[in-house]
Amino acid sequence: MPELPEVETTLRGILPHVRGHRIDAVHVREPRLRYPVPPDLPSRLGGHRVDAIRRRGKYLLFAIGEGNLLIHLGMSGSLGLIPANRIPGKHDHFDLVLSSGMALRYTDPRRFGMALWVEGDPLGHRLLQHLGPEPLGETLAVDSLYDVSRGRTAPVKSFIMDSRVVVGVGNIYANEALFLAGIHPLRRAGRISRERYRRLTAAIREVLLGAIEQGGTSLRDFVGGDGRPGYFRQSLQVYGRGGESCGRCEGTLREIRVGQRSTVYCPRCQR
DNA sequence: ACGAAGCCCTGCAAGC
DNA sequence: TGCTTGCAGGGCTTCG
Repeated sequence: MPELPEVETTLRGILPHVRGHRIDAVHVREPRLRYPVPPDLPSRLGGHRVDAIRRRGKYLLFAIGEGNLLIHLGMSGSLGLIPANRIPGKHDHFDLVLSSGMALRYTDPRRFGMALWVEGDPLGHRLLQHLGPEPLGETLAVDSLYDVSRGRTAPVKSFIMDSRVVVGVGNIYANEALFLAGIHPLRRAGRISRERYRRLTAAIREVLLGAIEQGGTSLRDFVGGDGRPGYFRQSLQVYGRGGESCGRCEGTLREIRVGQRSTVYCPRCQR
């Protein structure tokens, strides 16, 4: 389940091997992703150079000629750099064959991901134009979450997972950030103080940055490997640990469903 | 405008 | 052992 740290790690891993390289061919073996891979993708990309790659939320934006290739990894997608002649597996849905002899290979068993071609400004695309601020860097203002949350009755966990509020906070890190900030996942978003939101904002940054740092240690996996960084379970405080003891108090972690998502928290530490 | 539910898909675990 | 069933999950989409 790629969350923002995995997407960022993917970006950093592939960047030096893809940016500036020419795409010699595009092989699409399975176009049935979340949206169909455009049939004309090979002709659009072939012969062009990848000028830049950046990230917006969990989308990767490949600037190529007059447009952008938009890739989202969904929940089981990954990108790997492999020798271009490697035999594709069952879930290896498309390759960008580079002039270097390597290929950028997209793998996605559940096919929840997507690869789209967007002419012109990609940030204006329907899927990107309503995205909220990035949680890292300066674009998430200190009081942004507090300001936007006023009047909201949804659980705070659902609130911070809403990509219009802030991008890149998936289920795992929503759980972790709420634990770190000591906030109960079911608390109504509009009933949390400014001070506690500042703490939550810092917690979101902390868990995401920490995961990105750990991801950096597995960058070697991107070249010739399967391109999948680990999930760092050992560093997770609550996610996947329902029934285990809290690492901070004598309590037991509880698992519930919030907005159809598995949610783990400490009833004693989180209020 | 907001909140909740539905849907896409397949690997995996659990149950028989 | 092999089959069936249920679940997980990002996030767009639809419904209320």
